[in-house]
Amino acid sequence: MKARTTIKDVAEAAGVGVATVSRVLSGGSASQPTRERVLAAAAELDYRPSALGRNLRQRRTGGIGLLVPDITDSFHGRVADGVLACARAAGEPVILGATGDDAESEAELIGVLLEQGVERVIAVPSGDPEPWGPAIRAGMTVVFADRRVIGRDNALSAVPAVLADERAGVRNAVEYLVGLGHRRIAYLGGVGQPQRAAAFRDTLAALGIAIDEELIVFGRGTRDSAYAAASGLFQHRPDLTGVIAGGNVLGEAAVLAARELDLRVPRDVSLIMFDDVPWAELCAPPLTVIASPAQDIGYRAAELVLRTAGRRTRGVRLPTELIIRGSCGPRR
Amino acid sequence: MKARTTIKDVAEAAGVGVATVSRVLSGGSASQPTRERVLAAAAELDYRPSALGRNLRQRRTGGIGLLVPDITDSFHGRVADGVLACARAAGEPVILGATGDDAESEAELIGVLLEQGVERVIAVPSGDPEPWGPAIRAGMTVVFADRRVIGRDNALSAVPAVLADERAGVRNAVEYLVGLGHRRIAYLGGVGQPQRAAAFRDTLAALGIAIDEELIVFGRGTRDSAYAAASGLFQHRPDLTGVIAGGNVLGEAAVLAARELDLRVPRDVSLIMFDDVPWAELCAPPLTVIASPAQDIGYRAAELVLRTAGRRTRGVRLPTELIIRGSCGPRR
DNA sequence: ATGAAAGCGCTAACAG
DNA sequence: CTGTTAGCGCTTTCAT
Repeated sequence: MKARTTIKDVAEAAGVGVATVSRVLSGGSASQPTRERVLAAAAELDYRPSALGRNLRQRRTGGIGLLVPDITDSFHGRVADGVLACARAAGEPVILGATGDDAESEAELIGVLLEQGVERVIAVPSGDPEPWGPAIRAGMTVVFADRRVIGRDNALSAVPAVLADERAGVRNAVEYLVGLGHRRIAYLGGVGQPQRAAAFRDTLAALGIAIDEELIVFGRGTRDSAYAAASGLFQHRPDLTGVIAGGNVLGEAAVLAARELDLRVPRDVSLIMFDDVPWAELCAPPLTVIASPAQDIGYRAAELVLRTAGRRTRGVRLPTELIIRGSCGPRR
Repeated sequence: MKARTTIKDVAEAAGVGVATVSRVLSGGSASQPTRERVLAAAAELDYRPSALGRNLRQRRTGGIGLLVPDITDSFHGRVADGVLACARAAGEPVILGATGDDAESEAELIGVLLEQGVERVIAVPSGDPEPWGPAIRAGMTVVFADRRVIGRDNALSAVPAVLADERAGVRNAVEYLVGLGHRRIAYLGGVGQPQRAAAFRDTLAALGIAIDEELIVFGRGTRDSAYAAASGLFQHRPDLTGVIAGGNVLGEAAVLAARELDLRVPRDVSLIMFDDVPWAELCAPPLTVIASPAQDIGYRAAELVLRTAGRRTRGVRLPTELIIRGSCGPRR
């Protein structure tokens, strides 16, 4: 790195003290002529105040940490995009980390953020409460996005979360399927979202349909694991007629596995997937989906983490929408 | 932010001077008993050295800046993933920014990085040389990924780049299409990748096929713009029989536009798309693609930007692969 | 082997 | 209105 232009250089060039430069640049009081000289000198030297110096002095680092399970997943990409949009408007840098839905990585990444002095974090958490202890204890302002962490520690319950109304999403999907005559409906979920599975069970119960635990299976986040889960499901239970996939990677796996086993969608099996990714429309048949406002979730989470300076806030719940396309049909 | 445990606290607790703590923690020399006391105190207090203090003192900020056009695009998501993987192994935080392929945003984001004292940047550049002047001048180590910036400034030409061999990719695709009998082949590109269009022209020329400029169109990165370009192309030139889309968003647009206009793939039009996204296989028909190693590109770029401490390096060129699936057929 | 002290670039008191 | 000064947390001479 080339020798940086410092505030001292500007002060000298403008023939004033450093404090004056600092004041002028942060909108403090200064006489018109001084202000002009300082501004001119700063422009001349192409001066940029060092965030390092400022942050150290103010004992607070700007910057937002963003932890997602997998930035490759288009849902998380959209969440990230929302966060970036909001952070950018606020001029805050965003430090990104991918946890792989693994508590240990998550803890490690939180450690990195702590070292960097980052005091605001947005996370799509892995679900394990463990990693968040240190963060809370250090006084970080954290906001969860899309998922929540449940733990006995009630500091965790106080963490605000921006969530999609997945219960309603699941309910709508199940009711839709049931309306089409389906009874043997499977849920293919990710380990990170137990609440969706819970909502699935509840809806079934409310509808008076027996819950068949064998029809509720989980993948571990990776494409391979999702495929294995989907394939296993179809093979063990050829009697199922409907599937709800709890995320786009799982949906993808379901489509692939069904195709591999020569199951026709929607003739042999009806499929609904969480998350309206662009390709849902390109799929054959186009996939009926439960759309979550991924980008909004990110944006709102960023708003929350920026506005909430210390004091506690309530979370936000955003609506989902069942977008009916061509992947569901009447039970045969 | 809660009052941080500082090196001073540790020093006091261990009954030594701060310098000693610093030494012990960075592996300097110290007597065995002292070392133990310090380590114990640090662990006891859950001490984490502040990157802020360290960086300020050492006048160098760790951390890697990562600028991509659109983190929502799965290609860039994979590039980012590669960067994260490498950065994480090095313990470096990654600051992410989305430029929207816009030179002005790019410049602004570079400014933010500069303020943060980030001295290493990986970018999938918008293509405009303008924003990079300040970065180079400030002595940033920059590495381009997937794209290069061409400008009269030869400082820019010295910036190493990790690229896919898109020329070979385009050539293989065109030759494949020509082998199937196609002659009126269109190229649907993104503004950020003029080199792909150039490669397209060159290949046509080498094959003795006249270049029809009307068949070479560009989208501006957004889905809407890509769709408009694709739709316009199909409508103005119903005589074309093959299309090469220069990226996954463009490919998506092509599929959608073709469907909208009742063009069958591959009966009416053969389609090849850059970038082997997961959904290419789910599409009907499955898409033939030119696969670029997105994740590798990111990883290698990160390696480069970390290893290259100041001195110049050569770039890297990674192979592409034509993956033949079902979206191309013989000319009718 | 270890401690004291000098800053890195900046802002916030405090004087003038 | 403006300059001087004291640190923020850390590493790094320089003595001891």
